[in-house]
Amino acid sequence: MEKNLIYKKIMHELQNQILDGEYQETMKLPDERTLSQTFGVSRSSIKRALKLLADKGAVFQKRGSGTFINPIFVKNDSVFHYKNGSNLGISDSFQMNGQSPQIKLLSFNVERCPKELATDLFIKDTDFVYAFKRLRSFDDQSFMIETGYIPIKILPQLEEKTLTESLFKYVEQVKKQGVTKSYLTIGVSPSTEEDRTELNLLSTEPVGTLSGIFFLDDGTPFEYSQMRLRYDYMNYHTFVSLED
Amino acid sequence: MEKNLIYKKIMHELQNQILDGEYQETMKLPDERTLSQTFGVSRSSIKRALKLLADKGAVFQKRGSGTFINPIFVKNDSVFHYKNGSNLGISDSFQMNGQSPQIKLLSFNVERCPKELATDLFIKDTDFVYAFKRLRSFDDQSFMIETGYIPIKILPQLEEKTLTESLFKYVEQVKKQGVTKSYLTIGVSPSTEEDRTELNLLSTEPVGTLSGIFFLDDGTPFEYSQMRLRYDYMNYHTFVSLED
DNA sequence: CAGTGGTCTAGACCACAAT
DNA sequence: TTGTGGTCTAGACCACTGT
Repeated sequence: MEKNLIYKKIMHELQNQILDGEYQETMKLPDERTLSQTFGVSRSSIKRALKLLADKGAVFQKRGSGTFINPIFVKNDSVFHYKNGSNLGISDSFQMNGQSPQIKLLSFNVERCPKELATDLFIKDTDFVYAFKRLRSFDDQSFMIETGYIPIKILPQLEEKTLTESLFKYVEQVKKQGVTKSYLTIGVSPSTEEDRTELNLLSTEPVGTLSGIFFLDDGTPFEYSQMRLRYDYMNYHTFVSLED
Repeated sequence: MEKNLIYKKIMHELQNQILDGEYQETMKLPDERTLSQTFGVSRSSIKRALKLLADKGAVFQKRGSGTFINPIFVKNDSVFHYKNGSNLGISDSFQMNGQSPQIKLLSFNVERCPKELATDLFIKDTDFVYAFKRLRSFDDQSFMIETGYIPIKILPQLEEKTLTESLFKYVEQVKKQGVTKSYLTIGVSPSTEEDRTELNLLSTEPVGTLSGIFFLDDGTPFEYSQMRLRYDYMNYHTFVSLED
């Protein structure tokens, strides 16, 4: 499934070179025109590859002086060390060591869409949605309660047992589109009684909340989801680059 | 200080048209070649403008069929509604209504750099840093404790009173560079005794934590900062787009 | 001044969607 | 087949840095 895009291939190649310490002398990449010759591609493609690296905080580009490697991206004793090909997104928050957690289905119903979600899911509040609650655990430790809503017309064939597996993989198979985009809101909350029961928490122990809308690649809102995580499992890493 | 970049100007123009409901009939922008003619610029510049809009979740681009407006970006009854020109970054987390909160300096010292921060700040642990603690409040309600570390060699002239004002603005003046990039980690924690005292919290009420490194535009690590926020003030909005 | 990254252009060609 | 966005190229020119 590897795409054959020049700029992505070059991005990965440069990234590997960087992580391998190829440029640790100068902590600087060759200039764009030289890279263009070395790789035998246009300067535009090089710029595109470098932009990807800059967007994930691997390098800083400075006009008039060059493209510099971010030491933090390379050092592996940094809290912010690069992991799993991407330090952006929510997967880090609840996928440990690349292994998938177990899923227990707590409830599963079809009901009218809650009013406050209708506009965000781009349906009417008279339309129906699957409403479900799932519990994720890892090595007998429950760490997340997820409450989800999916318009039935998006997945008319959804069965109960699918919800005990990876929903996103199922969607990708059925809809032949990925789920790569989402609006997310991250917050904090004291634990409710349900939290304490399901996640085995004390009353002084809180949860992190992660709620948002997930989109199919074509922009269709696919799911509204609210996740409550044990505070000690909540860790969201991101590289932020403000524009304007 | 408005830059005169074509692609940014067009991005803003299209964004305003979208928010003004100019395309609400079709929820679709004109195709790129048409936009190119309309604005009298190359198609590449249009693509660049559209990419910016796609990156902030305003539109979805779909090969073979067009560029579609994300209804959630326009509807103002959505939780995820666009605000203040950017819904990315930490400013939303602690700047209410565009007003700056008050700042009280709790402590201010010069000391050796804590060992675990030295590599991330790209200095030696024998180097000195300013170490300070600040309390932010808004209308007599304290909502954030910030613990910060800044290498003295970055800001040799830093004075105590500067820390009761906006640090970033001061830095931009002195260094003539912005602070637009950062690695951030978002987490959750039960409140400590200090949290409860300073932020006026009960023992069952938690804090959100926001810690990370802030960089100058040239990539120099400028500050390590740890922020603890009242849970009810913690709200981080972001649009995530996974690559690869 | 030479070297570097940033912007912008004009155009070829490709991949996918709709009809 | 037509129309759409995606990729890639070659090159001009600009803005900034460092010598």
